[in-house]
Amino acid sequence: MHPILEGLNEEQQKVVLATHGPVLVLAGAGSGKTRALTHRIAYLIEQGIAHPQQILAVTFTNKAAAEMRHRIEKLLGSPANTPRSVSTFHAMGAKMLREQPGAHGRSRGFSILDMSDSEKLVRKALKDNNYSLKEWSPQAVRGMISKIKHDSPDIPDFSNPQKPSEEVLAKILPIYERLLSEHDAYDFDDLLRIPLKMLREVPSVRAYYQSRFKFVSVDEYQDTNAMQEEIISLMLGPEKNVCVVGDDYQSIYSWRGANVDHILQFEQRNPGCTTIILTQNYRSTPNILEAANKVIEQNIEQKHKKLWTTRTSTQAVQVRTLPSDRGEATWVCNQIGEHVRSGRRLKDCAVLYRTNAQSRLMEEQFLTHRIPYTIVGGFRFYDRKEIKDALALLSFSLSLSSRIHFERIASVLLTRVGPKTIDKWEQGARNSGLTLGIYLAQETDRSDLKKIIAAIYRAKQTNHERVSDLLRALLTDTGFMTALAALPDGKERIENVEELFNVAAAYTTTEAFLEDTALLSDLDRLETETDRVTCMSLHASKGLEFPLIFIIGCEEGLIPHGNSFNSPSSIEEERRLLYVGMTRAQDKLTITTSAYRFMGGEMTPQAPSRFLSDLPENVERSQENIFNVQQNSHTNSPESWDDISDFLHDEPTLVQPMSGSYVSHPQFGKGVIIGTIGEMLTCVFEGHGVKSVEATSCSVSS
DNA sequence: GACAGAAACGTTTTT
DNA sequence: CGTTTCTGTC
Ligand SMILES: Nc1ncnc2c1ncn2[C@@H]1O[C@H](COP(=O)(O)OP(=O)(O)OP(=O)(O)O)[C@@H](O)[C@H]1O
Repeated sequence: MHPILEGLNEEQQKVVLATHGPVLVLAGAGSGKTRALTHRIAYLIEQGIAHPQQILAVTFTNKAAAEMRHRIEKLLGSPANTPRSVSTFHAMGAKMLREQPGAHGRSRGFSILDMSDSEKLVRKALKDNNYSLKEWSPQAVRGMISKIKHDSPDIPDFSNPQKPSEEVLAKILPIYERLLSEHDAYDFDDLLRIPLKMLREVPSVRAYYQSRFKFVSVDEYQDTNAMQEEIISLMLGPEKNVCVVGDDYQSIYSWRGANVDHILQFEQRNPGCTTIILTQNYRSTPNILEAANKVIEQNIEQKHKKLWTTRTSTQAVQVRTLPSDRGEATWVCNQIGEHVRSGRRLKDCAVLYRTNAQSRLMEEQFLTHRIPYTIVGGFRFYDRKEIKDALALLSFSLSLSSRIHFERIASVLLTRVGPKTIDKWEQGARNSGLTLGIYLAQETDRSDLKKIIAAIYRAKQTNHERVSDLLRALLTDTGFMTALAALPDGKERIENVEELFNVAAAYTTTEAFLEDTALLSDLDRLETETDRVTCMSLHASKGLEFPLIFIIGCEEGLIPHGNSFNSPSSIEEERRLLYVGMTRAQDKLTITTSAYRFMGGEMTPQAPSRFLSDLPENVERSQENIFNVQQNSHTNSPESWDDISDFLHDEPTLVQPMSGSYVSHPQFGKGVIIGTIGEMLTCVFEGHGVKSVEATSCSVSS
């Protein structure tokens, strides 16, 4: 047998060997879809069927992309033959836009605005047009704009508004787009929208990508939206070598425009399609599989698939009802303590929840129980104020014109300068036909501003080998570091900026560095090597696996979420969400509900989730002093808790690979760790960008 | 324009 | 209840 086919079952081997034409892999959770796809790509290259440059592979997260690239490299044993184009749709879009300047309305060095930056532009557009920010919250309007922009590549003009909201959009949307253009920037949605427009409207661009990518694959295809589907179809040449992989049970992003029909109708839309169904689950115990299946089988609009396993563990799925939300968090801590005492590691445990707000109580209890933990999601490292300010300075040094970046700089480094003053300067710049930076360099007589501009010019003229050198020079010379140090929590902020230097050390171009800081999510920085409990939303858990899973807050109103009550299809999506969470568990699944939950200022009685009544008979149900609600205040010393620190595996004395550490790799040279998975490190290497490498293959220093 | 103290407000999910 | 946004003063 071919070595790449080893470790695959018969059906998975079919996925690998069906090299040409459209291929659909539809299969339930943990059936080895991603593994089959990875081996398929390695096989195509190893057999010489495809050149590495002809491979395009799209994944759902940057982390999944890095992991897939690493696995392919390991299978091939050759970094040189590892395909470069393994990325998310958004990262791919950004790359296309940089490759095709001139085919769209921005420069090669355009910047990417994250949600909070684009919300700032919306706020400005609303304010300048005298809309009440109370009535039209920038956040909500940004949401509406985003919805419109991921619906279609062409923005409707709302010339005939039907609703008040459309009236606002008719006014605001063109202004928002103009502001984006003035900033030489794209928002997240544009990273899909503009590449699609190019593929649709510019024949030479379409021809280029069609001849370049001869073998295309997409993981998690059930969560693609209409634009993503069209981008893929326009990239395919007449031979249509495309492999899509997914599970309609796990379609959980319809609120973001994803449409499960793309996978369900793939067969009809692609005549001659080879369809492969994987049915063996390699992840979970029979009890977990049965429970998950009982939950999902209640959905009407699914293509039902049953999974089987050869695992024999009889460990029961547990459902526990607790008196209060805080009691729930405490109980989970105690359970984790039990597991650790019986030999499990903290990193084997994950706590999943429907809303990020639920992480707060877990965090509080982990702290009082002295259990190391990490919370994934919500706030990104790159969203911290000091980091955004530092990046704004770097970004402005490139463009010398971007107003939102200048505003940030001004708020940190200049006193008595707010929107009014900047308006004035911007107007002055416009009148003299100069960019803001050049205008200020010539006109200002403020010494603080002169100092900043001079520092920027000096930094630009010096030849910095690494982005970190440039960034450090900028932040030091402008007085940014001094200003940070003067803040009450200055020490911590300086530490964060130091970590930013570490990451920047791996880049040689500022544009590439800024692009990654915009595109990398919190999840992409997840470390699974340090011994900590991981907490995240059910959405964020898609594609991951842990031996021990706790799903907390399984109550009506949370899952299914209150906002989904009025729509049967939303309820079905909530059910799929629970299915996704349950199927992350390898060995033991524990579900908790709380009888009372602190909401809106008072303890509110909660009903258990309707989904729990579909669980099979063999789940272990228990509850504990449900009426013992009064004890819901926070204390710093948990009662009857034996500290587990003796059981925690202290990390070895040699340097522990962790985020921010420097690595040195035989192939890629010097780099910095941004995350770890098992024995693998996700690193950024000088001149090579984000890569996954084995911890044993490189040396680590702090 | 900056800051501190007061009021409102709130609970989806994220590339 | 805890966090974010607003308001009034300097
Ligand atoms: N043929 C196989 N033999 C042994 N283990 C396998 C096999 N195929 C996959 N696995 C293991 O099963 C687990 C799930 O695989 P994978 O992540 O590829 O599944 P998936 O179908 O993509 O899952 P999900 O849809 O839940 O994300 C992994 O731990 C993987 O290593």
